[in-house]
Amino acid sequence: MKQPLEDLLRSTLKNLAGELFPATALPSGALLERSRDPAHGDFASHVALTLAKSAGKNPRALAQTIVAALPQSALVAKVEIAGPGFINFFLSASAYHAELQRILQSGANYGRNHLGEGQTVGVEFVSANPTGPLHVGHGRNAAIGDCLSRLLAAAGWKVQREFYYNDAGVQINNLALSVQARVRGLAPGDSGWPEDGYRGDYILDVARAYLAGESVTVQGHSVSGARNPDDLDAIRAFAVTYLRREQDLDLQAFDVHFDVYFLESSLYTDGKVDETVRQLVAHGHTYEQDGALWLRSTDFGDDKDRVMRKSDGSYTYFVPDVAYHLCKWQRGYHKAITVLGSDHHGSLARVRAGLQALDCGIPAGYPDYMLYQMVTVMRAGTEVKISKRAGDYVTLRDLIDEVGRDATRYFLVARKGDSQLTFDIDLARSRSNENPVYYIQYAHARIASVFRQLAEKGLTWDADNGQRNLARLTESHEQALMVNLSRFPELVELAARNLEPHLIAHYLRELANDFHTYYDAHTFIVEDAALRDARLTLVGATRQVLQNGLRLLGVSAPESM
RNA sequence: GCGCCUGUAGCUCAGGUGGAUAGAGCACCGACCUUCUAAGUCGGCGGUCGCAGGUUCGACUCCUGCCAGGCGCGCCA
Repeated sequence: MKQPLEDLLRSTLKNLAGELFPATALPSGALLERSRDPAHGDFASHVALTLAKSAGKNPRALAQTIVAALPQSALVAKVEIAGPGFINFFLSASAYHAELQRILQSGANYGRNHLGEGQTVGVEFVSANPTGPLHVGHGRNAAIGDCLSRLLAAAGWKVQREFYYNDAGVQINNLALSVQARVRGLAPGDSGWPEDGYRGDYILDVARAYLAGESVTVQGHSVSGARNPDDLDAIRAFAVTYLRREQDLDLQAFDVHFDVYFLESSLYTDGKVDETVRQLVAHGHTYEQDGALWLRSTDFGDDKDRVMRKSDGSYTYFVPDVAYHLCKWQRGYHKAITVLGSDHHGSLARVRAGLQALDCGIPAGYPDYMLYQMVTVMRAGTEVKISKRAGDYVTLRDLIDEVGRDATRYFLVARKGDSQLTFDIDLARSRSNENPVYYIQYAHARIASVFRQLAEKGLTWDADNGQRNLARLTESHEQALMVNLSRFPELVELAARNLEPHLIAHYLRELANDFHTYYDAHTFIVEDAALRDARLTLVGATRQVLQNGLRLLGVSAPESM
């Protein structure tokens, strides 16, 4: 709804450019914004204020000229100039009626756009080390990554969800030693227990399964416990597979699924790490010092040079990271997004620097990152500590079991990534009006109930009749609802463009509020068939948008509660 | 010390790339179920947008400097 109006205004301004103001002064960004105050119409433009100086006219006079040049449009009922030079657009009732029709005709597709133009974007998220169950922080990552993927898909991208397993590093060795210690009957604190070993009880579970010769399968890959306490390689392979399966089950419970599982170890076996190092050396961006090989990453915006190959001959972690991102690029992900906890913020610059140093045409900002801050968990007013090695922490599975998948997803995605998140278990559990998830779902359930009541009364909704009688929707509640429904596509676009899934969560809260207000103020199933069908058309459109929005969050839209 | 992020109502948070009188929810006070689910609605209370400067027609938004908190600054990942 906004776009056609924006186009109208822009083309008008282009016609005026050159005479009134230099064409270069025309802002490339948005010309319109939603008015806050209904008295200011539906959309407002401050373009006259922006252009006043370069036009050498006062803003109100400039606004006059612009308004006079605007062509007639069925969308617009009235245009006013207000305040210092705002141009306020009042949309026609028929514009909103057409939008309701669009919602019902588009159905699940309403709100989609073509920003991505069908190009591929790789969204990497979770990427937890297979060294233990997923905790709440991974949950935030999973909720953001999945919601982002849904948003980008809605914005016309071809999305590949990808999980990167760090299955080749020091932590994995630590895991293997911890399991081996448990296999030998040691407990944390005993002499012989590995330093910095993983202390959680789940390590004992892995050890027992290994000794019992259990067979575990994940993503088509099977390993059986070899029972031999001395075979560290066998223990490592078993432990990794076992814990990958555990994580996989957690993610399934969260309704998060991936298209690609990428193993760090494959970068070594396929020679991609060596190849990456060769290229970096060949392009002259490396040097040897103190027995180590360094990348001159300061040439590419990093704040210090980084060791690539340690003096013991092994690579530092960021080398496979660079190889991995090169691989993403080569696989055709010309846009890539990594969802990452901001505690890893420091690694961005060196990965990007490494990619630039390859001189292979990867653009400077590659890849994009969506960073999020830490999660703390509160229960009964006190903080629950999250420490994997101490073994005392809230797993994602615990949360899902305790508060439900819908509430968990909503709470983890409803906050801006920039700010720290406190997950209040008691609030998320509560089935009360404090809980926004239920508030939104309740709106949907109420609508479903309305249509059930309709059937029970032996009536049906004549959508065509409703469409013909939308002029009957004159109540302020109906106006407000129509306005907010029409905002949905703008929100999807904005959230996808800025990688801000929380906008959808907040929008749905507002939309649900508009509906509940309307529901309490007016009866939908009335005698007058024309009015009844018109109201049901509005309510049906609301149901559709609630469904579409909840789907973007991966939260269910129940028929009854 | 340096880098990134945060600071908005008592609490939890929004605030579409500088716009008109700063918004929700919870909490608190007071109303509303013979009516499509009260998991709801309506009203009231509540603010020097961390502080101080600057940029301009105009700043919660941009710049600088402080204050407070979080994260990061390894030949760890």
